[in-house]
Amino acid sequence: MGPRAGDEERPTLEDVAAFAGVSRSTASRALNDDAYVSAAAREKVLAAARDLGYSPNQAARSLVTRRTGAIAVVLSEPEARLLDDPYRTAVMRAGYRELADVGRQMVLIFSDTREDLSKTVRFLEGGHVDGALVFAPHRADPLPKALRLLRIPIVFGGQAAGIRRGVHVVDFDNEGGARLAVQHLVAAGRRRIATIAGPQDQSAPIDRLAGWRKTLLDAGLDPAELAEEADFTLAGGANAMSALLAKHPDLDAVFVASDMMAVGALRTLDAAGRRIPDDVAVVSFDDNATLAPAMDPPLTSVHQDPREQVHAMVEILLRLLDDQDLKPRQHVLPVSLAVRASS
Amino acid sequence: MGPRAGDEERPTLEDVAAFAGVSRSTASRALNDDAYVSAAAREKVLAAARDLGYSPNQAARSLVTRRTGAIAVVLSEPEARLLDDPYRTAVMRAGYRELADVGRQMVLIFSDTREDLSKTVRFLEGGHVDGALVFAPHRADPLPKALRLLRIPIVFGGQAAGIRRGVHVVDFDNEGGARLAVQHLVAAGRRRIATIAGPQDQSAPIDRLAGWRKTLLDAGLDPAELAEEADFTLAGGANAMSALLAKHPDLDAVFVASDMMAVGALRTLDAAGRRIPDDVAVVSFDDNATLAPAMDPPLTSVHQDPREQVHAMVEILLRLLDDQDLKPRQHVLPVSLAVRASS
DNA sequence: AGCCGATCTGGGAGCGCTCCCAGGTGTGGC
DNA sequence: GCCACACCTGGGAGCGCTCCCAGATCGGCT
Repeated sequence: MGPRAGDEERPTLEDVAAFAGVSRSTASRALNDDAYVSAAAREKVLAAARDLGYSPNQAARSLVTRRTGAIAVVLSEPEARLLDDPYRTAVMRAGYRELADVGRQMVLIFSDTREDLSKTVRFLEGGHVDGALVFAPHRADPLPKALRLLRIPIVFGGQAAGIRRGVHVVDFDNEGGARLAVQHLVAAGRRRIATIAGPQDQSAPIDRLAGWRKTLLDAGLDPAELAEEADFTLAGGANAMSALLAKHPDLDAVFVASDMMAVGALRTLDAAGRRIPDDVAVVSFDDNATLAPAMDPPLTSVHQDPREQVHAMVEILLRLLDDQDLKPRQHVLPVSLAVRASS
Repeated sequence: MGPRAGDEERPTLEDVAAFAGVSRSTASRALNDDAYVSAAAREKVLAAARDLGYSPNQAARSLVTRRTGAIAVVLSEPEARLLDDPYRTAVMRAGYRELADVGRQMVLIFSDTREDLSKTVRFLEGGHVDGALVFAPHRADPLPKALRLLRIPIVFGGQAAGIRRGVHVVDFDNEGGARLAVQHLVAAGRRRIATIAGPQDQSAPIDRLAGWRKTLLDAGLDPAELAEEADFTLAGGANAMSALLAKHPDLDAVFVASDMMAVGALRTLDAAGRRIPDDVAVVSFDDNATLAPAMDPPLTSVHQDPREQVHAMVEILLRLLDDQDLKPRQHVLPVSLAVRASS
């Protein structure tokens, strides 16, 4: 009683077992690499599965195992900001690769608005995924605290807003990166080193600003008044650069807290007739693969590898998955400086 | 893989029903907005669900409904290429939004290598998703033909390699876009209009090249020798521009088949001392929100909205989901020209 | 009154899988 | 010869949900 041609029914485990002449249990064991299956039975089952084009029903499987094999990657950021932030894009791609490499499926979640918050929480509660990697950079974001109460394992990328301890965090050394950038400028003989800082409602930009300030002081230079805050956008960077030039026409270098803002700064400097790097050296942060080398001149930038960050996060999450009691800690990843023509 | 240790029991539908003092069936009906539930019962059930923090087990639900609520977005392209292609990024984000708006979850699939092909097919077969949106631009890509045999509904974004009819396709008017670009240049008085074409193993770049050629002929201009092929990358665009300048130092405009290649062309033109747009006008294709306005000068570009494309694809897929016999056809979306300072 | 259809309810079956347990077979040790 | 102990197998139970069906209730008609 072979399946009729054009039969729409997908074969089930029972079909495979019958075809192979064994029981459902044995077929299951063979397909799942369990112990205690004879080589003969295993081979018959695998052949049957191949012949019938069998693929297990995931819903049925995860109904009983209570595991889905999927991991959520949550990006909590206004949509408009996301559109302007190539770093997040890189995180998404890295997440996909890293999870695929360990046989997991990535499920992407954008959580912008307040109403998304409850949707996100419900989704993560709903048993769709086994765990989550969460990026929620904004200090006022209520998401991290809400997620903390959930039963599923979570690893944060960057500081978790409003939470000091008790969570797993993988962050970059933002302050150290800023230090690298400024030291590079100092070593090149620059003395009037300004900065365009990122939004001070996020810890990464805060740390970068702090690194800039401390390094200047260590070098015996005066940071006073040489900082301008912007919003990580191109236009914001351009405006901040105008403001800096107006206040300090004699500046000879600028450390910009993101590649995108650096593009805006470049535009302003060019319009003001400043040559780069001759008159003003520019160093930025992110080292985005698409943007930084594409500029004119190519940007010197603090390199942080999203793949590396996500890799570490996945590793921790997997350990968490079979050992709930893993002691939470903060991991800080090192950054480096990619030197190009802008400095 | 049993339940994790220390896992608190999640409430089931049965719990909610008991708490509300009704049967499991009635609770199910109330939560699913079925007809034939009294207002009183419905309210008791909803209150109980809220109080207990109930969220339905998706695995159990889709085991019986044979629907997962998830839609795959498949991007078939080498990883390295993806990294350089901001348009794909925009597609991903648009896919998420459009699917979320209709209550579906996006599951992202990258299908680069040959081994990914069978993994992708197996995944789509595995009942993880209800349907798929597929982007497979390369003519030699075996994926579309393989997917065609599957039982799940599929809509292609752009031409499906090697398939002429019988599939659902949403494409942009690539030839018309090229026509817009070249007409714009002709109207501005340009007479030596070159082009940097994209890879001629994909139909979109082929159509763009054809549009350029036809429009020149229509305007009584000679396209001969004024075309150079490149690979959609920045470096490729820069090299192609060098080649064009070498062969035709007198060219006064160039139509570039992507924003990224246009960035490279800009770089080359600048190095060669050509002023833009005074000496050479530049028009590109894609109008990427991150890239095109960020250039110096900002790029005039043929605008194609990924969101619009994905929106149309989702609409078709949803109709396909409850009407398998929807007649396949090719939808062509119009494009427009975003005029900026480079032309 | 009586009846019929519309409205509402609860229980049973079953989706396809994994796990547990009872039982069967073979091998070696006393 | 018998027991102990591996190895291997099949059937039953049940995960949490939706759907079907039978039955109960309540009008509004004739």
